[in-house]
Amino acid sequence: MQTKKRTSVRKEEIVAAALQIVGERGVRGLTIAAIASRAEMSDANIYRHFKGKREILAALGDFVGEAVMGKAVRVAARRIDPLAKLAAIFRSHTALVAATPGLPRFIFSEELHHGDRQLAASVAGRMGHYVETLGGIIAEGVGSGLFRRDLSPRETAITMLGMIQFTALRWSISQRSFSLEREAARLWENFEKLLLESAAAGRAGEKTMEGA
Amino acid sequence: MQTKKRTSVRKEEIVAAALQIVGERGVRGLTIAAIASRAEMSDANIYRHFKGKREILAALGDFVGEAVMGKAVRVAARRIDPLAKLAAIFRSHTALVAATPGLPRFIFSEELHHGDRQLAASVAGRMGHYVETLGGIIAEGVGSGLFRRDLSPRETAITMLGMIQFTALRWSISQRSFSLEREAARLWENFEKLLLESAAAGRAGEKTMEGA
DNA sequence: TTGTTATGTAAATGTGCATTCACATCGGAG
DNA sequence: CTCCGATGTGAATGCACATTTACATAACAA
Repeated sequence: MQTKKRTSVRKEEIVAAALQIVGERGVRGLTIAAIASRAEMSDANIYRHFKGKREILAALGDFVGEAVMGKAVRVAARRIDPLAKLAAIFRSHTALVAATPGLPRFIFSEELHHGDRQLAASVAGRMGHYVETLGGIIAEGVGSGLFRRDLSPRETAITMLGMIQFTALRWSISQRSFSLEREAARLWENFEKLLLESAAAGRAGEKTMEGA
Repeated sequence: MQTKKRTSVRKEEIVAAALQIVGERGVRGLTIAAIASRAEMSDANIYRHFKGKREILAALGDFVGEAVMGKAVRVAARRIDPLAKLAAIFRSHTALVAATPGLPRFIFSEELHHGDRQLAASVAGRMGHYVETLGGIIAEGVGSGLFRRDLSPRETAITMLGMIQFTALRWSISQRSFSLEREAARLWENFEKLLLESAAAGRAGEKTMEGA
């Protein structure tokens, strides 16, 4: 009647199903029954592969943490200029959110941060690591003179991450009523300017948009 | 045995109790029983004053929306320079979050955005209004030449709001493990620089921090 | 083949929670 | 003072959900 699969396979199926459900029905809708139904197995079978719901949440946390951070760290190690690194990270983060709409909600959900101290700490740690990685890239840009000299790397990194997260949350909340890509493009274009010296200032503020 | 009070009074007590609970136990912990206990009344009595939980959530949404937006609009109308306006809004928003730790969680909670279409729309609308208000102030600063000429008002407003929200969420998630005020001060100091022309650029990049 | 283990399920169990019910009693209008 | 509507409560009620139980059966080694 049923096809049996190895538990490693089932775990992946369960995590994938859970991610879809969070995207569609939110973390509130992430019930064992919903996961089981989506992954085409019985509720009880979930417990053959995970000790309980908490363990599923932890697996989700690991998955998305690895997806976001892994990419950022790889980009940071490339031999391209800092602005290109930040742009790449921004783009890939945005793309990940677009592909996994449940992600922003999940990252900040109480289900994740309330029950499990260890899981909460792990996510917080990853977020701190992310900020450090971005901060490092920004410091690099400041040091090389590409970015404004007066930028504070850590605070600028937080500002950039806040811009991403806030937009992701707004998108999620609004039922994806706007184009995440378009909005992200606009935001990045503006943010990039903030990182660099003003073109106008280079010419000592003369002759820039006389009218307006 | 009990002192009876007018329903208008009870409504206020219930909203106040709910806000406290969200701050302490999150939106997940916001149960009718918890509210009733905190407001010192029976569970059933809650229903004398609110039709149901959804109506309580709506009242909370109105309350915090009014608190945040009301202040922002009043500040925007003052006769001070745009930078001072933004700083005042930033400070008051931060102070409100510090006084009402449940606020960031609540604003983005699924409980708020999932069940009730109308409530979700109302909150989204208020958020858009907030962005517009900030954007207006920034446009003012750009127009007067106080801010960088190349700022995009709306995108810069979203960036600023993202910075606030992300920090508020991190603070909430981390069990308030850092000083919100200190972090906010650092972020604002940096953001203010981003809005203005670089001091270094004014002098064409010469002689600024030779050592480093 | 046979036995063992991992994998699978339907049905029960128990809990937490929103909401309702049936029955008081306070406080003001007359 | 005397009602009556507004306010108050303990005890149901019912549902949604995580988890457990008791019982199959596929997969595979020997």
